[in-house]
Formats: sequence, C-alpha cells, structure tokens
Amino acid sequence: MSPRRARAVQGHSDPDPARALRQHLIDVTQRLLQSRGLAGLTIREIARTADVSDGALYNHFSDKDDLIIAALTEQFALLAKTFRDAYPVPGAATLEENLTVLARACVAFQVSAMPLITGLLGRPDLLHRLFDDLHAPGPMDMHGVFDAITQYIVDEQERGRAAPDVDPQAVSGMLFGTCLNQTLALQLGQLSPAEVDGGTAAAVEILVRGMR
Amino acid sequence: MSPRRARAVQGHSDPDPARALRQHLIDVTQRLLQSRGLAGLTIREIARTADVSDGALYNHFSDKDDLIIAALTEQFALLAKTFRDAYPVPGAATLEENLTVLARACVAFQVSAMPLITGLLGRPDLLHRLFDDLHAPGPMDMHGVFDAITQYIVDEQERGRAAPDVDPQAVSGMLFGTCLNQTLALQLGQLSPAEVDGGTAAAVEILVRGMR
DNA sequence: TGTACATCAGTGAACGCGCGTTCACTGATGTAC
DNA sequence: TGTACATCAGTGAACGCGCGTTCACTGATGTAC
Repeated sequence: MSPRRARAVQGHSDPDPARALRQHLIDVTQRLLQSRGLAGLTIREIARTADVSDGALYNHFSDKDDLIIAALTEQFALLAKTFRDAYPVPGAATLEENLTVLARACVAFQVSAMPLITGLLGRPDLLHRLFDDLHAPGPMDMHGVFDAITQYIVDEQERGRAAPDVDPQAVSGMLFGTCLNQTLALQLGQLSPAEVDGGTAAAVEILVRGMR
Repeated sequence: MSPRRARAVQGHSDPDPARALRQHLIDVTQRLLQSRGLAGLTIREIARTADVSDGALYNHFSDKDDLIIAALTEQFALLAKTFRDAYPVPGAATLEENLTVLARACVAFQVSAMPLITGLLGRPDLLHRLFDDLHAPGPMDMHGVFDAITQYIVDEQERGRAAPDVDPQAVSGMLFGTCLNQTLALQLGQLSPAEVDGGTAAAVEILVRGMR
C-alpha cells in the first residue's frame, strides 16, 4: 500500500520517498531564492525546476509561504554556521589579521543572505514567521553573527590586545556595517570583489587604530 | 477647448491642470512607496488614494513603472539635498560633534531611503532606469552622500584635525555602513531610536580615535 | 507463486482572483458666430 | 450676450494574463489470499 514516487526522486537513496521529495523541493527553492530572490518566484517555476507537478508541493507544505519559510530557515541556519566556523582564535595571529578574517566572513555571509532578505522586507508577516522559526532574538540570526564578533573583541580585550575602554558591541557593529556597505556596493555592481577586499582592509586598519 | 478637471485637483492653483494632476499622482505615489514600499503597491490603490479613476494615470505616464520611476527620482533628489544641507562646517565645533551630525543625517537618509530601495532590489530593470534618471554614478545618489562625507574628512585633514594618513573614503564608508547597520536594526524593531543614537555615538568615538 | 485489490502521493487541467492596461463614452471648458 | 459646437482629460467597466490553489483522476507499490 505505497503510492508511486515522483520522477524527480526515483532511484533516490532515501528510504522515505515522501521525505526525499520534501527535501528536494526545499533544495530547489533555496537555489531559486539565492539566484533570483523571492520577488517573482512562482510555484510553477519551483515545480518545473524540481521536475514535479504543480500540485505535488501541497502534499508536503500547507502553502507557498510554508515552503518558502522552510527553505529560508534551513538556509539561514547553514549560513550562520558557516560564519561561526570562521571564528578566529583569540591571541593567535595579529588583531588586524583576525579582524580581516571576520570581515571576509561577514561579506560572504551578507552576499549570501542579501538576496534572501531583500524579498522579505516587503513581507513583514513572513519575516516574523522566519524569526520565530529560527528561535533567534535578532534579524536572520544576524544576532548570532554579531555575538560571535563581539565575543572575539571581548576575548582580545581580556588578553590585553585591545584597549579595555572601547565598546565591543560598537566595534562589531562597525565591522558588520562597514561590510554591509561594501556588500551592497558589490551587489549593485559598484565595486569589484578586489575593491571590496581593499576597502575592507582599509576599514580594518582604522578600526585597529581606534582599538589601541 | 479644454477638458474637465479631475476631482482631485479642482480648485487647485496650478494654471496647468494636466501638470497639476501629474504632480498629484507623483506625490501620492511617493507617500505610498514611503509607507508600504513597492511590493504589493497597485495602480488601483494609487488611483483610489489620489481620488482619481484607474485609467487617468495613463494620460500622464506611459505605464506603472514610469510613474514609479518619476516618484522615486524626485524623492531621492530631495533626500540627497536634505542630506547635503546637514554638511557641517569644517574646523568649527569638534570633529566628534561634526561626525555625529553626519551620522544622524546618514540615519535619517537611510530610514527614508530604505523602504524605497528594498522594493527595487528585486527589479534590476527599474534600478537601472532610476540610476540613469539620477545621472548619478552611484546607487540612489548614495554616491553623492558618500562624496559629501569624504569631502568633509579631507577638509578636516587639510586643517590638521584628522591624521593625514587615514583613507578618507574608508572613513566615510565606515560611517555610512555603521549607520546602515543601525538603521536596519531600527527598521526591524531591534533597536529603539535612543539605542540607535547611543550606538552611533559609540561608533563615532572609536572612529575619531582611529583618525588621530 | 500468482492474481485481485487497496492505498495514497503524484499529476495537471481547471478555477477564482487580482493585477496592469485598454477604450468607448462623458462632460467641463474654451471658441465661433 | 447667447447658443451650438469642438476639444480632450477623466471615467470605470471590461479585457487578458499569470498567479496560487484545488481536485478528480492515475498508477506504482505493498497486501491478502
């Protein structure tokens, strides 16, 4: 008493075909959100890309928003994890080198996150559902990203490599914000990746100078 | 041989009724873009808000995009002008006070500009038409804003109030970016206006320290 | 082992809806005489 | 001055289209005997 499988997941290794198709739809949606954003993304395009009928989606998700939220939640969790993996070892290397590593991770995070967020800003309802799903107090697990940077600054202050009287949160906000500005310019075709790297380096230099 | 006027502009002082209605539609569209963004904004809502029939718009604009672009172009020109009016006098007051003034102007600019930009990020075609209309090399006349900040830093360097070896463009990018971060948190309900002011002040302090 | 049957995810044509846009008609205003 | 006419922006019902969603039907797979 088992129904047939979708073309898309035939020969798939997952023992549960239903779960396989659900994940397949999430994967396809993630790719489409990343490449063209939420604006103008249709059920039909998702279904066609996934090689599945228009209606198949509704066997696994209550509606379009439900699929979008599932895809975004998974994607953001992954992006935040990738960012945290870049966390430098406090005390090792130089302060400047470590902040540069963090800055590059910020830009990478933002480049991936931006197309996902932009479409949501016109949909406050989806934004709130996503926040709830992420169990995060901040926007898009950005808080987790902020916290990681702030923690690094605090660690360096304890080791005496950063002045104790600078506000760690202000530093992390400046680093993240400066990168945000570079990322925006990059996405809008204003700056090349090399120019972004240069701008980031110049900013880190001033930041280190302000932390002495 | 003159046609009737729209209800909306009856008793209007403008001697040219056609131009009056055109401007009225632009004004209404600006207000709606500001308050709810481009996403989900319909011709019918604009027409209803403007107290005009659905079809009236097409006597003054070739299509919906044409109206949107006209509204955005005018709005950005105004926002950029407002920002430039906040340009502080180099040499007067303190460096910290002046940067705080610029930071506040950045946040004000970004708070107004953000709902206008976010809707456009999913519409690259509109984005490019807007750039062309603004005759600006940068995104949304952001370049004009950057240039103003950069110019202020250069002026202070010439007066010896800022170290000559810091990169003025890096400083302006950091100031603008830090504010962008605060604005985003403000718009997403993460921070209160007072907290934004506090965060901005802390950032300016570190920035000044890095410019000595 | 072979055959009839039950299950239910998959399918895709069809539905309702709201959108941007059109166009035949309206009517307030200026002109001709 | 008064009257008939011409103009053309304004009007809003109607159109075509694409969207999200539904649902009667299909058919591959497991079960019963």
